[in-house]
Amino acid sequence: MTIAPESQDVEFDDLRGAFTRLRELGFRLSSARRLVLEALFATDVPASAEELAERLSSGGVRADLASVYRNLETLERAGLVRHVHFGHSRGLYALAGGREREYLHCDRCGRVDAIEPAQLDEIRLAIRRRFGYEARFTHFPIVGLCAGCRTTPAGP
Amino acid sequence: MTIAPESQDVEFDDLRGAFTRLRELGFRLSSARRLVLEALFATDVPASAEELAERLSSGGVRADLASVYRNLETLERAGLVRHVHFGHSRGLYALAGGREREYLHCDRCGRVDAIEPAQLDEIRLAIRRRFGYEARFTHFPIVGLCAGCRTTPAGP
DNA sequence: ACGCTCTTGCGACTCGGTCGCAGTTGGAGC
DNA sequence: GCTCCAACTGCGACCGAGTCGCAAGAGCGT
Repeated sequence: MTIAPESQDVEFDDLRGAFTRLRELGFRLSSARRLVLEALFATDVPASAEELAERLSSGGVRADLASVYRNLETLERAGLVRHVHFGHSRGLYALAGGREREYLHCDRCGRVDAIEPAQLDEIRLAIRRRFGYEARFTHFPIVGLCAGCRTTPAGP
Repeated sequence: MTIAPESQDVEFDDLRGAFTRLRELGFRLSSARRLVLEALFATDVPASAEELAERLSSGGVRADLASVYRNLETLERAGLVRHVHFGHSRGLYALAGGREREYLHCDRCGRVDAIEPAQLDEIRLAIRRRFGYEARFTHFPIVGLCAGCRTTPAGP
């Protein structure tokens, strides 16, 4: 439940914002909720619900997986969190808002590249012009072969 | 087990090819396997394993879901079948080879557009040039808002 | 400090898909 | 066309990810 001192200021600010947002929508900032948010602030890498639950309970807090899922859903509805799917694996959760990223995923080696949405604007525009779709790769990434795998003989 | 007479010639030809392919890889053309293939030849719309199993058993054949899955996996390994994921829903299976399509999926209204791979070549090239990835949207589609949903007030 | 109501923990459940195993069957070899 | 064995099937148990119902607990407005 203790917050890493060196990042406390930043976290506090962000949590204040999160708190406000939640309250506006009639949600409460329960301690479990706060801890999930803190765990997400602490990393750039999207994490599974289970990893988050473990992170909480290794911090000495009871963390029920069902509650973590419910909280992630609530936070997602509040626009504070979003989740991504890489291939067939379970959903991975990350902070939304400001830090939003789109993803490229190599389905041979598993590599993931997180990119700034702006870098995809040209491609997004081409897709919109040709097919009418406004594409977003935040929730389901662009899937294919990364540069390394493209030029490699074809593994198992 | 009876094949619709009007399509018998076509199916027969295709199944012969499938048979050959399977035998080359040391697989057998069991009757369940043949029936799964026939069910897939009979439609253009990707179908779930469960739908395929129902289609078989409504044709009077015992069709175990586990076996259908195993057969789909085998046929996929033989390059005769592939599967697609639209959003969070279960996998949908279709014939591969020759008929390959890539997909656009609207995650608001659920709309799916199947397109010829060639139509995406320009976009694929742009992605490769910028990010090094050779993108494929056969297994995981391009996700976003279709033209209709883009210009609509934002539903529930 | 109270009390309304949101939230939690727990266990049971669902859904899509897989596995182990004993029994069946395709098809190569004779 | 019979034999035989690996490939295949049906069945039921199982798995992982996620959801639900309910009784107990905890925010937070007053």
